[in-house]
Order: sequence, then C-alpha cells, then structure tokens
Amino acid sequence: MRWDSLEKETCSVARAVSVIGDRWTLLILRDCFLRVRRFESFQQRLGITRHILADRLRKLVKAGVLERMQYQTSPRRFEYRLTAKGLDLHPLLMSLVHWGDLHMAGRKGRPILHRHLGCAHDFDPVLTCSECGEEVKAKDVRVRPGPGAPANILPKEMSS
Amino acid sequence: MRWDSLEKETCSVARAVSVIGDRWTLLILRDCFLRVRRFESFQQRLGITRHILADRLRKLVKAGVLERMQYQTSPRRFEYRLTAKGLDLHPLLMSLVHWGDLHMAGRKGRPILHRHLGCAHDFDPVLTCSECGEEVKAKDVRVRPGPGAPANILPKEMSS
DNA sequence: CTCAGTCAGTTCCAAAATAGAACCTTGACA
DNA sequence: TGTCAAGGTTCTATTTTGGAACTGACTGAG
Repeated sequence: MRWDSLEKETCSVARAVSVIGDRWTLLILRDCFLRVRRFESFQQRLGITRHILADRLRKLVKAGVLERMQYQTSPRRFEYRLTAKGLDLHPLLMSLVHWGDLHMAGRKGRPILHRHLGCAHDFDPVLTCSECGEEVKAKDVRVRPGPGAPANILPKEMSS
Repeated sequence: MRWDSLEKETCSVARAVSVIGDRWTLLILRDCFLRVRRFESFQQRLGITRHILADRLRKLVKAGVLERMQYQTSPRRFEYRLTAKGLDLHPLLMSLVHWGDLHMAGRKGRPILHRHLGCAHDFDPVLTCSECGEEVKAKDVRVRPGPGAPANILPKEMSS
C-alpha cells in the first residue's frame, strides 16, 4: 500500500494516520503545543534532518494542521502555528503523553506536568462519554458501522 | 537521530512514539481494538506486507502492548491480543478516530459509531480533567517541568 | 566596507526501511 | 497423492532517511 492511497481509505483512523502517523510529525506537533513555531527551533530541539523537517512542515500545512505565517518582511521569515484543526489534536497529544507517563516514564517520574487553569490543579486526562459524562473504558464500548461505512469495515470476528 | 535512541529520551511523547509512532503500528492497533487477532486477518484487512507485519507484531509484543498466545497445538498457531498496557491505548485510539471523524470524514458521514454500554448511547470522546471533571481545552492547560524533567525540556518560547 | 552570524530552507550521497512477490513448514482433509 | 490454510521467512527493487554541506537574503559589529 502506498501512503497517498491511505487518504482515500474510508476509515477515519486511516485518514488521520495519513496525516499524523509518522514519528517526526508527532514530535513536531508535541513541540507546536509547547509553542515552538520556527524552523530553527524545531530543528534544534528535535535533532531532525532539516530536509525531513521542511517536508513534514509542508505536509502539515497542506493538511491544514499548521499555517505558515510571515512574521517579518526583510528578510522574509515564517513561522508555523496550529490551526483550529491542529488544536483539535490536543486530546490526542494529551492521551499520548499520559500513556507515556503511565508506561514508559523513568524512575524519576514524569517529565512534564499539566495544570488545568479551570481548577488550578495538575491533572491527568480522562476520556469521558459525551452523552452521560462517565469515564469510558475500552470494555464498555461497542462498535458498529456508521452511515459512511463500506462493506468490510468490521472484521468477521466482530459479531458482538 | 536513530529510532532506538528515542526510547532513551526523557520525554514521554518521544518514548510513546518510539512504540506506536508508525503508520502501520497505529493501523494494527486499530484492528486489535476491533478484535482482530490473527496474522492472516491483519494481513488481509490492511494489505500490509507480511514481512513488515511480522516485524511490527514482534515489536509490539516486545514492548508489552500485545501478547502472543498459542491457540492450538497442532499445527501450532498463535494470536495477538492487547495486554493491559495495550488496552490503555484506548483513549488514544478514540481521540484519533474522533479527530478523523471531525476533520477527514467523507460526505457520507462517519464510518464507525461507538456505543457506550454504560448509557446505551452513541457517543463522542470528551477529554476531561481528573481533578475537577470539566472538559479540558487546549487553551486551559499550562505546562511545567515535572520531577523527571531534564534541563531543556521546555523551549525558550515558554515563559507563560 | 568587510566579516561573522541568523534564519529558512535546498542539494547531494550513502544507509536504512519498505513493497511486492515467491517460498517454506506443519499439519488437515479428500 | 494433491491441495489447502496459517504463520511466517527470503529475495530484490524502490523509497525514504540521515548526515553533512551549501545557498540566499539580510543584520549588526568593527
């Protein structure tokens, strides 16, 4: 499978993965949420090849996740900022950080704390149900085809 | 940067990305949550090269996200199941699906619906604060170094 | 004016990862 | 005996990366 064919897949995961399913891209987005915006800053923080960085930034802009804005005219310089679409990735990044904290942290504890300005406490993200507000556990979810589903979206294994 | 050096990074995102930051890996995990468990099933559903599939499954087992269990003895056959660590990726996958539904769905609507058994409604995932229970928005979060933080974890840009 | 430095890239080559296809092994079934 | 299935492995050709150097437009110091 080619990766450009992934965009045409019906599955939302596949389409999302076609944009953000890349190691460097996820690390770039992490830095975006830490307010890193410039080419040189990304490059120095990540140690990424300049070549690949330019490519990934271009792709993220094309996908509408980042926007490239000129911040000075002479010489022309640009910075990259999260769009609304990009900001919507916040729950995803929070989930990623939290999973890393739970399962991959060193013995010194978590490297970053998140403070919720609403209640002024350090917090962990909790995934809840939009309908009843309760926490959602993997075992409490059943999946079924939606209006945009193609024929074989669910495996045979799924009779539940 | 080599990818095995990423595991040794201090950032939780980097460490998480070293395990799941790969297009195929994310698609494999999506299928795991749909109860796909066998080599042939993954291969047929994903259209992934058998070679790469074997490699990714090996890595996921090594990382403790999947376990490889024998389900018949003659001939010996194995299946791959999510461990507790793997199940903890559920919020991440839900966030990914939801983002894909919001921003990448075709005009026919979302391909999969998720029903919460607790309240028997189709739902969307909402990320909330473990301390106050309110929904967490990107702008309501401030980040600061934790106990396991190295010197330069935050960019200069972060004075807020 | 000259020199060094910054930023945002581009170009080049070697090394690594991936796609696509065929092949292998163990055993079941007819 | 021949065919089929599951769960892989091996092979080569193509893509993608990594690493390093280079470019172009400017600024600011001496």
